[in-house]
Amino acid sequence: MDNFLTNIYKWYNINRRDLPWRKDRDPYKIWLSEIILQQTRVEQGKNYFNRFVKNYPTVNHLANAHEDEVLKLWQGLGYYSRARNLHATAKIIDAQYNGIFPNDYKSILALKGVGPYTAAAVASIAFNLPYPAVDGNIYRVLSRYYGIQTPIDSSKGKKEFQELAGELIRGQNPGMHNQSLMEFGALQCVPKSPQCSNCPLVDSCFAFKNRLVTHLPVKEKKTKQRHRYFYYYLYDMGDSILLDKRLGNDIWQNLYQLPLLEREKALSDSELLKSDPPIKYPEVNIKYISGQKKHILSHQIIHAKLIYLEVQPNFNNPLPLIRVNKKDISKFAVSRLVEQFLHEAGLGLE
DNA sequence: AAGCCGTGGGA
DNA sequence: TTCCCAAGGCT
Repeated sequence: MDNFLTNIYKWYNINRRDLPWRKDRDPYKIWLSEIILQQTRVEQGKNYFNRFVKNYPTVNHLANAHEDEVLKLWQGLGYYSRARNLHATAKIIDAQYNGIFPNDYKSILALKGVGPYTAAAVASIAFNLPYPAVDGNIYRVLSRYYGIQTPIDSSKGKKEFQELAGELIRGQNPGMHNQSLMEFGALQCVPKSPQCSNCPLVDSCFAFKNRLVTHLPVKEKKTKQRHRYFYYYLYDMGDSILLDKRLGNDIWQNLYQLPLLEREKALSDSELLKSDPPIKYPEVNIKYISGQKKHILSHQIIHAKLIYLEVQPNFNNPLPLIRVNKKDISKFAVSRLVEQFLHEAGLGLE
């Protein structure tokens, strides 16, 4: 057997973590964990996984939930399309597969929210099928050990790493193989200041021998961030406030928010007071305007303020806005940004 | 194909 | 503070 894999496997037997999704091989839980862990650190995803399993022990439980409830449970994890696709896929498995998780690669890959990586991970870990899972960890480990400098975010690079990973998994225990490589990348061969001094592969690692560790893997694309200016209006009607569901092709799709005024440029408080609010009320008392809060996403920087308005309680809210009792606010899924504003206003507490 | 989709932690 | 980026997928 290849010396590279021998060492990785040996390392894995000693260093593998005792993670909640490694307690059994239930394909539902393997799939759930893989969706949660997309672009997400294990430490961040753990609690969410445990809460999902507790609330939805089987795919049938998840399928029978309302999307609002699933999004609420997902709140704070980010990339909310994962939650929407997770729920939609649960419904498909429940209805079309009779609640039994599909056990072949092509069917798994066809599920919403499941791409090449996740399909390979589920197929190998849950069903022991020999598909190479190529995630960020494996790009890093392979690029360093074999000295591959093709950008991992290019189509050429993806193909190259996919083929190499396919050769490596041949004849191995698929689930153990994929997990050992990922775990090695996650704990030993980490992105910044990896533990080369006590690495079992240091003698044969191309990057270490050639002082390329900090330069690998190579990425070529840099994401540009655009600035947006959000002005949230808190309409305080005494016992209740107004919420709004975010629809359309934008961030935080299907989450709730306070009625929003968006501008391309920053407004001063005096400009803000002259602007048309999302809803016009006959009598308004401006309690306060918050300071500007900067909310940073991977591709956007949102500059936001909260305008706290006290309005008459006996006033019909214009649809599709919904009037929500203050004690029920925490039942609605909201972005971290809205959650913070609500919190600072003394609302939405559990 | 390239841009979009969140959040939090660490250096 | 600023930057990188983590078990990617969709359009």
